[in-house]
Amino acid sequence: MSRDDEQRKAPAEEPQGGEQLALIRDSVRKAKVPRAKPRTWRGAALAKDRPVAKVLVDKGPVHLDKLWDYAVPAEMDAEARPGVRVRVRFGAGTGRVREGRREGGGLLDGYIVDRVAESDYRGPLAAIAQVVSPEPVLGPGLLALCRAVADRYAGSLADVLQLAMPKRNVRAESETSPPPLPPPGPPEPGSWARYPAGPGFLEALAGGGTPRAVWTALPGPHWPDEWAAAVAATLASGRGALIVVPDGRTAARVDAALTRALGGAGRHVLLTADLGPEERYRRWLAVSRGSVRAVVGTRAAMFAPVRDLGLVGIWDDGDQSHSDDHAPQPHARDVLLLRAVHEKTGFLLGDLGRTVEAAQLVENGWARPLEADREQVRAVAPLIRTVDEGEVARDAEARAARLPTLAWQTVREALNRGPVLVQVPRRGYVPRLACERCREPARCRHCAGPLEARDADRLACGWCGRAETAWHCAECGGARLRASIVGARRTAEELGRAFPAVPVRTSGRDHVLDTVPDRPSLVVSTPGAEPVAEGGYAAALLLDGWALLGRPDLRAGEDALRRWLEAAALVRGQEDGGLVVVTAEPTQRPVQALVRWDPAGYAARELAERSQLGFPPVSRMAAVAGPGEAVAELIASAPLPEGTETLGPVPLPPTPPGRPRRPGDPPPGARWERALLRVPPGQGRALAAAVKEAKALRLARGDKDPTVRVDPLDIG
DNA sequence: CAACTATGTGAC
DNA sequence: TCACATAGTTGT
Repeated sequence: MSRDDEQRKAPAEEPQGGEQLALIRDSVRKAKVPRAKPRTWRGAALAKDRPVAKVLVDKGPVHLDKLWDYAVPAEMDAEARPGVRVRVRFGAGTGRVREGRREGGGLLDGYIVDRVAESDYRGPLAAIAQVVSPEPVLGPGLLALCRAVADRYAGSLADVLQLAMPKRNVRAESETSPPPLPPPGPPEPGSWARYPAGPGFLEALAGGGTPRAVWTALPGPHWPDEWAAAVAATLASGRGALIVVPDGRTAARVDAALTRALGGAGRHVLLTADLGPEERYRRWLAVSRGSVRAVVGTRAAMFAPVRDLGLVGIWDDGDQSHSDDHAPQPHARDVLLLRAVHEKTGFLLGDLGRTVEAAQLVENGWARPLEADREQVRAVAPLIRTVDEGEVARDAEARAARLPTLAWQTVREALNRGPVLVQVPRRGYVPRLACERCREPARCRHCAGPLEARDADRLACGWCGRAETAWHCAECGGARLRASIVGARRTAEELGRAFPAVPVRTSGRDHVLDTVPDRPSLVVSTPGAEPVAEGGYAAALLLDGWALLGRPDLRAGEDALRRWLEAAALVRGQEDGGLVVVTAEPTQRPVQALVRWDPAGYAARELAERSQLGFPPVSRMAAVAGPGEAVAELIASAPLPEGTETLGPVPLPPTPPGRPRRPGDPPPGARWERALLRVPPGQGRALAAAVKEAKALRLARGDKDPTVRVDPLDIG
């Protein structure tokens, strides 16, 4: 078959008009085209006005992080507006047809970013194959945000778009969104009046200002309503608001508060993953179209294209779920920080505690602390008591329930007044079992991974999964491990026997209870799954504090305090008899911070210490993981900023079986190493840029490894 | 020096 | 990613 024959066949095989492009690719080769105006296909009519579309190709190799010019056929002129989804042919041999089949150069998804009159590209332009839908989903603001996130995290724009853009759904898109409601009036300060700067913050928002605050929320049930008031104030100024919370349960609580505050459901939407793709897209479109101006949602909502944003907010920024599992693993706090700066909005970071990152925002003056007076705190916080973890109860009943005397007495007394919360760390939450005698961590004899308690008395390696039946300490020869954690279920059983007259409920990973009634009951929960008690818990026990504090993680202390505060905040104030008993070493700083209910002080000290030691977030880091050679090459080729330190590389443990692989985890069977790059304060952007450049260079050669993680969380 | 494989580059 | 060009390598 001659080439001419092949070409003649092409249009018949491909119904899409755009395929005529195949005709010119062979006849007009790039090399033969002298410098000239952009040319396109032969004969076919192009859009009269601005016939060149700048297209962002969404999938495919990452170094395609640039815009490509495509011709806009006349018949697509009206629909091919900036922001719409398109399909384009891409790749060498585009559109060439042999034996009736297209060869190479598949159809790729993309977005039109802009329409221009001329192209810089000297060759013939291919035409847009198809406008997928006329809905402009990727506006300039969202695109700029995605770019900023990609840069900040040394990731590709395509990866970020994957996180930011919802999947298209035809039915949702074909519907019209309801017309926007007029802005509400400014809200009353309500419980914000408990914070000296609270009413002023609301007024600033309502008046069109952009206040920035780190808010240490008072314990108790009011914070969802306080979020709602902040949103209402922003709406009152004619602007939009976006609040990101860690999980669907919290989102539902804030959503309910918004419905109360805004007098109905028409002014805001809840955006969470469990809505399902269709409903999610429907709501996302309502936001994108400007029909709704206020959003509360989980992580992915951080990209929601709220029109004329006036406030971004995040609740509980220390929660791990704010950090995305997908490359480049952006953290909601930082994405919202970028939005606050780029879109010139107000910013509110709310938390019962305070992360070191939040403390840094306060310390460098970017945000103001929004806190209640000590007096106010004392009034609403429960009384906190510590009991030594080593204490063995004297009475037999307490011993049977494995409770220290004070804990036992507290439960018995409080059960007369209402529900009692018992927080038990998740089993397997402690990666580090240790020798009872010398505290040396118990390690696997095969791979040196940490041993974990699988059952009451079965041990297994957390890395390779091999069972250990006869452990003894490599240091001192001891054969006993420090008490392992008793899981929530077993604790519930034991407490049920000890208090037979009282119902015992559990809330944990699989069964998370939302609320419990205001009646005497025992509620055993793992951290983060605590149900809300309608009238507040009469008391709480925070058991096995050593387990939370003993994790081999830079954030162990901060995280333990966070989880304790979260549980303790559900307990009635001490004026109403609320009491919390925590079993932990009372000299430890997080424990003292809990007793004094002073998360801000704790975070400030922690920040100072990390600053001194050159730890994040003051110094910034990037983790580079991959095969040893690849790691070394990437680091060598990166134009790293002055003062960069390379820590490691060290061998990376295999991905624990059972856990889904995340970026940065070695593939099964592979031996990977990880190096940490550390830069002095102020060099974070330069570090990300350098690593991104080196990565792009390797990627152009087809090397996928290594993976890069900016601001790694899991540095021991 | 043809036939084959490794390496590199451009894609609109 | 993937086709294609080109440089480099082998074999007779």
